[in-house]
Amino acid sequence: MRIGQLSADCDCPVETIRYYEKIGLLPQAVRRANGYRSYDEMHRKWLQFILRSRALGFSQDEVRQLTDLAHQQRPACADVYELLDAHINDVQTKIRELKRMRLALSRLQAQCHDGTLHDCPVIDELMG
Amino acid sequence: MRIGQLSADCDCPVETIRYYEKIGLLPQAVRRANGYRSYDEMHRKWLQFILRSRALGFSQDEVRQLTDLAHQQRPACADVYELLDAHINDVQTKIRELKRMRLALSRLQAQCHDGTLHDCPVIDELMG
DNA sequence: GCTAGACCCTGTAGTTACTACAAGGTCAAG
DNA sequence: CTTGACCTTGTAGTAACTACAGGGTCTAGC
Ligand SMILES: [Zn+2]
Ligand SMILES: [Zn+2]
Ligand SMILES: [Zn+2]
Ligand SMILES: [Zn+2]
Repeated sequence: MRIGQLSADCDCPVETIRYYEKIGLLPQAVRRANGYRSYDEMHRKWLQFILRSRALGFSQDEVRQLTDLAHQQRPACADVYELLDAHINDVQTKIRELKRMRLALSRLQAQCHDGTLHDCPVIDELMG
Repeated sequence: MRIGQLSADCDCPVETIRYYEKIGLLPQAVRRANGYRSYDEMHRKWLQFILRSRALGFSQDEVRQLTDLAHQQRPACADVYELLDAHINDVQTKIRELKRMRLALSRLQAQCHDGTLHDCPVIDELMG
């Protein structure tokens, strides 16, 4: 299949597919006589692997480690577990940070009293 | 004061200060005869305003809107409130997304059973 | 007087993970 | 034979900085 078909199948922009190939995440496509990229089921699987990993928030570097593991005939469970653990930690850290922000923002917003005040204290608060 | 002093005072890298000036977030520094930037209390206040806003997760564009409001002699409370509201929504959306990931990741990791399996099912799961 | 070191300047390139062209080649249908 | 959909490459843009390279300035010590 050509790149447009793969793009439609995986709901992934054509440019992104080319980009993944360029940075070496996706294996090189076979080229037809006219220069068009040609894909098979194997490529589709890899692309979906990448897309699923990205949807779970794995960074490109982490996805590369995952694909490296997946390329082995018998990926070590401990390695995968560790990778997951580290990334769950990444996600947890981000959640904590965002919750901290949300709390601070809510407190700030409460000073506004529904935006009905004539002199907003939030700006003063931010100026310190 | 010179840029190094401001940097130390606000715990903000020198490059970031120059960057904020370049993109017009921070008002231009006065230049001395030798070309060095010179700052006063007013600059320090603005920089802290920016840094506090960034720490609350406001984007550069949102910070620009905040500074625009702060520049007015009587910022409208409703405008500030609205800006806060929109950003709290941004943060909330990110939190939800990350929680979704965390749940999916935990489920995936549970299939590993402490990484003691000989054949890791996670890779298969990601391949689809 | 001279030099070492700390500080400052500009401008450019790198980061992450794409996205959006511009300028051109290929192919099937009408 | 031309229109339009598809494909190619390469470059530049996004957010929000960060890291130099290559230079100028100033102060302290010898
Ligand atoms: Zn496993
Ligand atoms: Zn991660
Ligand atoms: Zn208010
Ligand atoms: Zn926001």
